[in-house]
Amino acid sequence: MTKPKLLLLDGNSLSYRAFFALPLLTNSQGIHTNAAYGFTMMLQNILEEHQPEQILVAWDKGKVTFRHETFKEYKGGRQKTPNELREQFPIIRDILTAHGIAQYELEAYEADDIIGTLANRYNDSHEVIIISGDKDLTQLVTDKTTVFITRKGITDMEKYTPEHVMEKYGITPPQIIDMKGLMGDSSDNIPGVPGVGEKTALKLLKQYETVEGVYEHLDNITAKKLNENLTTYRDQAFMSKQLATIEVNAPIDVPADMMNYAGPDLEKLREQYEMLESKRLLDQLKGDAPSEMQVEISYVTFDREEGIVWPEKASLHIELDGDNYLTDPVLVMTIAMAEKECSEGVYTFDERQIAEYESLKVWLEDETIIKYASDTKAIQSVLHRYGITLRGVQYDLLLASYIADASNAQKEIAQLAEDLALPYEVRRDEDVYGKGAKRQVPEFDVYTYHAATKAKAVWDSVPIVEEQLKESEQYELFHDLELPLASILSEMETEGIAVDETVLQTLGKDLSERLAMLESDIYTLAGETFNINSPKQLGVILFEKIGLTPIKKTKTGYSTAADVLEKLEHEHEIIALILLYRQLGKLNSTYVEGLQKEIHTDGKIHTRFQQALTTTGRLSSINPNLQNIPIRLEEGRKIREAFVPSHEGWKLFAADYSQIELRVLAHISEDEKLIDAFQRGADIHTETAMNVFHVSREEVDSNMRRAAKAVNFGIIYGISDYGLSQNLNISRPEAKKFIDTYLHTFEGVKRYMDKSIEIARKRGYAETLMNRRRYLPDLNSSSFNIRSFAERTAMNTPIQGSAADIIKRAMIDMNARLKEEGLQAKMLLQVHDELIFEAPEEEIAILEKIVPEVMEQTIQLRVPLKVDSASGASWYEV
DNA sequence: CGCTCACTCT
DNA sequence: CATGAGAGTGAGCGT
Repeated sequence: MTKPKLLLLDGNSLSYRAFFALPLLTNSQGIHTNAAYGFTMMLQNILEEHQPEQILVAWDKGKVTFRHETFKEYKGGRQKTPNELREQFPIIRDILTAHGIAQYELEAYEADDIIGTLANRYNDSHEVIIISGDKDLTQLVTDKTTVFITRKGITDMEKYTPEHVMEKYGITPPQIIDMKGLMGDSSDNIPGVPGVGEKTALKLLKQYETVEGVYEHLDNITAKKLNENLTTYRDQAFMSKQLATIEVNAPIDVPADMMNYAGPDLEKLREQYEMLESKRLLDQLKGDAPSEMQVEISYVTFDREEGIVWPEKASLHIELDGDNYLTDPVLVMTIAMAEKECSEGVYTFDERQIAEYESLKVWLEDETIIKYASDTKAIQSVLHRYGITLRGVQYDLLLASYIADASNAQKEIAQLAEDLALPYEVRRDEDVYGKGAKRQVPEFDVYTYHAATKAKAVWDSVPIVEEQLKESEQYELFHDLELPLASILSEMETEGIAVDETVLQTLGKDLSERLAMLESDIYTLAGETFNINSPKQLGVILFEKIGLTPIKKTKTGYSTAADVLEKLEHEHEIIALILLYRQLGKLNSTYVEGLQKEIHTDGKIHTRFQQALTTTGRLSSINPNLQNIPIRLEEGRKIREAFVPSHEGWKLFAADYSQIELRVLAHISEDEKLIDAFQRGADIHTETAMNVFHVSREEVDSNMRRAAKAVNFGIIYGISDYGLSQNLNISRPEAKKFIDTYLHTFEGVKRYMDKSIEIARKRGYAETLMNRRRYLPDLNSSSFNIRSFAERTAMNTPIQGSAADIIKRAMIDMNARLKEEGLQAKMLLQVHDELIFEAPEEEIAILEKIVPEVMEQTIQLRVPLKVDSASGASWYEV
């Protein structure tokens, strides 16, 4: 006759596993439910699999246990149980009760001891099965007692029999205690013997069997340091062994029949499941099929490099503690691959392993190994820190999604995975880490699982997204433009640009003095002190106290925007001072002070280019933004003196496209007059002035040229007569006349305006020269404002976006050319129509030739592209 | 902490 | 009817 089965569960440990295996779910009352839900799922699996006659769940009781008498630091330094978990313990207990499952706890004992004692007591009469998340329990394994330890997630468990323990560690289950005695256990704060890890402990135990045996043969241990440590920490070793020993004779009063598994009370269970608001559990209760497939991702960690089988194709992800990949620390790297390469699907490597595993470096640097990732620029930059050059990248989820639809800008993998309907959840970073002040890194298993799901999602997305891009004829844009550009941008960001901090400090001193003087002058004129930087307070002073005419309102009060104040300049002398104060204040706070904060220890500023953000395909620059360094006004332009070459004898070199957007407009509109003007090499603003004002070249004065320039810009952006009138400070009919005359003269442009809107409405998107798309559903909006905005976008996006395409291609060509020519010159920055380099002085002459050549020849339009260049000792001079 | 406003650039 | 495309940062302020 077979013996009855007794199941012993470690309540605390399994609750922990459930809690950390699942995202932090809450029900509609705001009560956290993830641990309760996960525990329930575990329980169902366990009951299903083992069909026990008897079952008991043991709980820890009391912060202080009998072990603390031996060692008062036992379990010291442990993180407090999170409140989100603590509040779920009563729920879990109620669910167990509803299941008809016995529970037991005993003052000053841990769940381990209860389990150990009962296992010991019923070892002969029952088939004992222990389930926990704590490997310590494996010491209880016998021929008749089997221990299951959770591995990953909530269903995957490792079965420990005496054979398995021997196979895995080469020792018997009771020797697990001796192993702990020697190596200690950091999670329980058991010290062990310093310098002895798992390997040494196992070696010693295979030879001398027990801790006692080791010390009896201390003289035979020749390794000097090891012998020394064993001798010094003899007492600590024996104490550690004692601490690690599970009590198997605890004073436990559990009658055998109390543990009989009676089966659940369905009504009570339903109440509990309703509280959890789990449709899946409720459906199950009704006997229905589960409502949704849920897949757990599993992963493998390694404790040594030898024997790792490296896949031929894989996706990779690096999880960081923070959002700046140039500076923030690495948490873990995950690599997902085909199931035929590894049944678990995902490898994980911690920071040390990335730095040390030579085979990993070789694999990452092997161009023939195909890699997929999301935000490869970030990954390449991070790996660069470890001296690793990432090669073989063929896919980037972030970039691909952005190309497919620019409204996917900077989306997290979590969101992209959801959009692609992948059959498992990728959590949002905010849910894993919290945000703002509450942000904190969870435990290893949590972020590693999180990172594993990301790598898996990238892997699973490849066929779907690649197909999508090919379908929309954007694969080339993605694979041949954006992907190689990502790598170049990574190099530029990593290189950084050198900054002379003393220039900024001098400017700062000067600005502070001028600001102080302006401040007191403004207070004198206002007759009181107030915060000039507060638009609200300033509004009161200008429009109520002084009584100036409010021209424009914002939703919060009077507008004090510069264009408003400029119109009031003649009304009061305070206006000019305020405008200057705000300009200089901006220089000081954002540029002088802000930039100094961004200087790294290498004396350089390392901006990051956002490649998957703008709706038109332009890049943007953050931390800091180096695409808006002042130039228009002399005071601000001086900031550029701080940007210098990084080596003695080097210079900065800058090359910018002249009128690239108007040239693109000429190309796509096929306007004859515009094309002709560019082909003749004419000054386009003067040319426009001649046409709009009906005058000869000689008659165009600076005012006319300025107006024509504003019209040209307005045309690109889809300006209205009102807008132009505001801009040029002229009457609305005058502005209207300018625009009408312009469109009459450049009739191809007029045709383009109409056609671009029509085509975009028909297709649903506007498109650039290199097939970049911007979807414009608002073209059909019934709101005039929203529709008008979309119409201007339909006109502007092909212009701005094509210009962005062109300079991106030029960057790729330029990078290749620098390599070909074997130059030391480095590309450092891109500012929309401009590229900034640094180079040894002797290379400047070469750059003057090849940079304009490459930029001009990167694409053939109906008009020539023109590039101007300059070099100098600072950015100010170029 | 998030929004608004102001300033900076192409 | 409201009124020029695309961006980022910092100060003030209300919650």
